Amino acid sequence: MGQGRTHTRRDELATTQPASNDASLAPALPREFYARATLDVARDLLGKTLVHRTPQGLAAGIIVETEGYVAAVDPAAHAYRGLTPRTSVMFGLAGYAYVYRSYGLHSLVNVVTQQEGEAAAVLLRALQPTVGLELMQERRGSTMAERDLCRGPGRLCLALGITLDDNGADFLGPDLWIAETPDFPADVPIAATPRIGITRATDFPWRFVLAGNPYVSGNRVPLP
DNA sequence: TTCACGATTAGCT
DNA sequence: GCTAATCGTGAAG
Repeated sequence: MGQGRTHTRRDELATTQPASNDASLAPALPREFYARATLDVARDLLGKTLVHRTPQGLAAGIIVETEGYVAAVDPAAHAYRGLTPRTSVMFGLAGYAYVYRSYGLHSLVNVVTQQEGEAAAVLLRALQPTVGLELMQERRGSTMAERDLCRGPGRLCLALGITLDDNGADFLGPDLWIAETPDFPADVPIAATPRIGITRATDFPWRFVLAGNPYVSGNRVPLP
């Protein structure tokens, strides 16, 4: 591996510069953005743009729904019972991707937060598609309504082409990153609600949504 | 090695 | 509204 290829200044730039390869897209958020309290990151990610580049092309959308998971105090977090091979990424450096399979079918993507050794992450649950609509339709099926392309954590991964292979990928690029959304209004109201689809710690209001946004999932009826 | 189950979705009733 | 689909993970043996 790595044979026959000379290390160049261009390579250095590729690894040290924020990913911003498209003129229309802002650079990746810095790692410090993620190395903070998980719930702050979960809130602040709303309205940012998630981008994934694959050989098929570029796809992106505005994050409209997130959930926080903090293993130290959160029985619903995968890493609550300690370090395992699966959850090792959650214990690592902030800004990396924790991708896992749910119900044997779906891939779900998280951004690792806080300091190394503190297992915590933010689950990305829904996007408002903005770039690569055709590619998403290709991946999701041409009959899929635009509103449903990324409405749900498994759907979001399908539409953007995020798979288990992306577990451990860096959200600082070059192929996966989160950036500011140009001209995104600063005064959009945010709502906090209980998390969805979990059986423990169901009363933690650690799910955050852009209030009233039609691309938010959460149609599921809360447990009585 | 075996087994129960889940941070879900799609398709049917 | 209800449930089948489907498999990696982790705990138990």
